[in-house]
Amino acid sequence: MRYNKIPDEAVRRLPTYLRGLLSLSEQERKKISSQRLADFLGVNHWQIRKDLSYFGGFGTPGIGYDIEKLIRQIRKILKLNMVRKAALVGVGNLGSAVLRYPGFRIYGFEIAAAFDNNPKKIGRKIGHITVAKLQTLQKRKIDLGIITVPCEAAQETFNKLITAGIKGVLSFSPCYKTGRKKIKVITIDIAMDLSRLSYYIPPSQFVAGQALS
Amino acid sequence: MRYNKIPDEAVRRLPTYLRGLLSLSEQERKKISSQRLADFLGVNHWQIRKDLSYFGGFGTPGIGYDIEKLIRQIRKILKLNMVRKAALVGVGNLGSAVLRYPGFRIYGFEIAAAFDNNPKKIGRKIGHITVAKLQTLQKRKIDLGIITVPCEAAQETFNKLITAGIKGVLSFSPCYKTGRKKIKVITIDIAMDLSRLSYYIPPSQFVAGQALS
DNA sequence: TAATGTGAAGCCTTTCACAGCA
DNA sequence: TGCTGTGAAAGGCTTCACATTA
Repeated sequence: MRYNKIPDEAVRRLPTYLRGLLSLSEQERKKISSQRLADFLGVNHWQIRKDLSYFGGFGTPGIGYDIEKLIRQIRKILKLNMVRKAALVGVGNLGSAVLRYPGFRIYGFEIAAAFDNNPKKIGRKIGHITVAKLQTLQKRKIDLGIITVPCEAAQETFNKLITAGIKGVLSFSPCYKTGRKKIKVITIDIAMDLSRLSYYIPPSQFVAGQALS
Repeated sequence: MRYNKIPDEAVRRLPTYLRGLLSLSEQERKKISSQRLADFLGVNHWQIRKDLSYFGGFGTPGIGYDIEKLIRQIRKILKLNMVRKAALVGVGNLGSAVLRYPGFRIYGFEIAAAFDNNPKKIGRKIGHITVAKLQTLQKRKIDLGIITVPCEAAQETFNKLITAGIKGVLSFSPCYKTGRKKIKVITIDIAMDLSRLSYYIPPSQFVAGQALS
């Protein structure tokens, strides 16, 4: 099992486990069973054990998992056992909000640079980061890119990031980009997720005259 | 097939198809084949046909799909064929950015109200929306909620939205919430997605002394 | 001819049940 | 006894090939 292909879905769930463990480690706990972690997170206990087993067993039968040790193991699997630097491109409303987002911290991310095309924004400080020109990215040793530019600028930004040696991109722009095969891209599309939500929720009332078609 | 269970994954892809079709409809096109739509979006043509077939066939063999008609069909499936109102709670950096986010428009969403606990923020205008107290939500006819409050406030906000009659929630707060079974919840967790990205990207260099464990 | 719609095959993921270990 | 790790079953999704239709 250990050497078989690892499901993407298992990888997707690891950060959730990590968050739960970090939260539990603050509560002066040492050991935890898959059952109790599962209850804490609202997932299934066998799912947790199965997911962890893809990467090798980290627990002790009859006892459970050592929280601190498991945190280290998951960090290592996710390659978060070192500071990982990311560059953000597009310092608009969303970009500024992401720059100030406190959630990256616990995973060991550092947004190390921010870029924008607008000359007015160059030099502005957001949090402790100074906005610079995208051209200066190449000199920095940064693996990950975060794209928060408008749709029209997405393809160009994407190309520039690839040229600058970025290996993976988290994009908030829903627009399709060619050249995706070269690097890993994860897209967050807020409007699309809201549309998906709409599917599952029958509208409470149908307002006459508001139908769009 | 038409009456079988519809995969969540197919629902997830519909908004993508809708976006592509909207984009193509601006280019004075009338018909399109699944092959060409697939190429445009960077997906497989049989996937598009299969997904659409779960909801009934909308195309014409030998011809393809009528773009305008298919747009209407998908809107109807996603229950976006009317104005859908959403309320946003938590007007911080992220909340403000989401309020100003232009992407909801094309899907027919309207962020109809914004709420915050902070008295200083009440009455402030963001875009054309005035921030109000969450207590006033109950009087409005709104189905969907968007949660952009900090982790600590997530559970309380969630409870209040359920009490106010909200049927579905898009949450940017990664924190676990009890009571999820009552309503549909979709979570966007930026840091978690970045962690997932990290897994797929070997760091370009290991900086000595920066390892966290 | 050109394209859709779909049964069936194949693949991946989740769930289950339990052997095995502390 | 209590809990992990995992083979096997069940379930769900994707891919394929092709019958069918305009």
